[in-house]
Amino acid sequence: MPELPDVDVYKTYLNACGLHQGISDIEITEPRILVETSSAALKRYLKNKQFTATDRYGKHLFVHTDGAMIVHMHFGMTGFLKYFKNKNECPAHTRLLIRFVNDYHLAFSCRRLLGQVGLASGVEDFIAANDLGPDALQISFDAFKEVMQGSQKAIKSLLMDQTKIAGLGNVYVDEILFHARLHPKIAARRLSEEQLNTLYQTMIDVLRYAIDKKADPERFGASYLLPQRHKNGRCPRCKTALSQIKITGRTSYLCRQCQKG
DNA sequence: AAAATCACCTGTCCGC
DNA sequence: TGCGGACAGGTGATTT
Repeated sequence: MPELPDVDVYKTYLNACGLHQGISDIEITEPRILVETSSAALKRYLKNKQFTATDRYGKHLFVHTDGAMIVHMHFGMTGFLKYFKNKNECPAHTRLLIRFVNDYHLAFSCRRLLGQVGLASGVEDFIAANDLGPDALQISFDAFKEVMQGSQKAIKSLLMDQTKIAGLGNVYVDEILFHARLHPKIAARRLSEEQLNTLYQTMIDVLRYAIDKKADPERFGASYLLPQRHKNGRCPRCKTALSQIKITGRTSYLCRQCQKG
């Protein structure tokens, strides 16, 4: 799940439950999720510290502490956070478990081991080191336009390129292109000024809507594509059976009536 | 320069 | 019913 809206929901969740309380213990059950740190170093650093604030940038979550470093989290395709008291509530595939002084726990669960947790010196440093483009909810129209006009790539591939715009993934790009009525394979550079305007505004509207709905497809209205992302799915607008095509190896859902090439 | 392919992982679902 | 393969809302490296 974890694209920009999902990670934003995790951020709100962590803000509500995990800040300003002492960390008493850290259990790392799967060290393969660690990046730029080790089990021993992460434990040593976090023990007796507190989380103080969070930042989201693209699909990345940064958790500030009352020390010099920040914790970086990336959720891969299956990662999420859960805060709970009793160990029997601990989610499956918990890879890292933080215990607070109030005896509650925060689990980082990630079924496929594609998520990452690490220590970083600062958000800006991390963004630079990983060559992330502007956040999809922060980018200006002018910068967006420049990105789109500077590439021959198919718009879907370009919108998913985290070094150009950070935060969009397979599902939300499909959603955005559906509402903008654009075929995912159109070369980015061929979009008109009007199409760029529509695409930009649609991107922001869809992301905000998704965050408002807690990134939960079951809360999405009937005009959204996401709940139709399955075999037999139909276009919310014209009811045509949705098409599935592969773009950059990812399954893309679109309506061939509404999204013309 | 852009697209395709593979690799990293594991759980689920689909089709013989 | 059972089993193998395809596939899954991500990303990076390598090849075409």
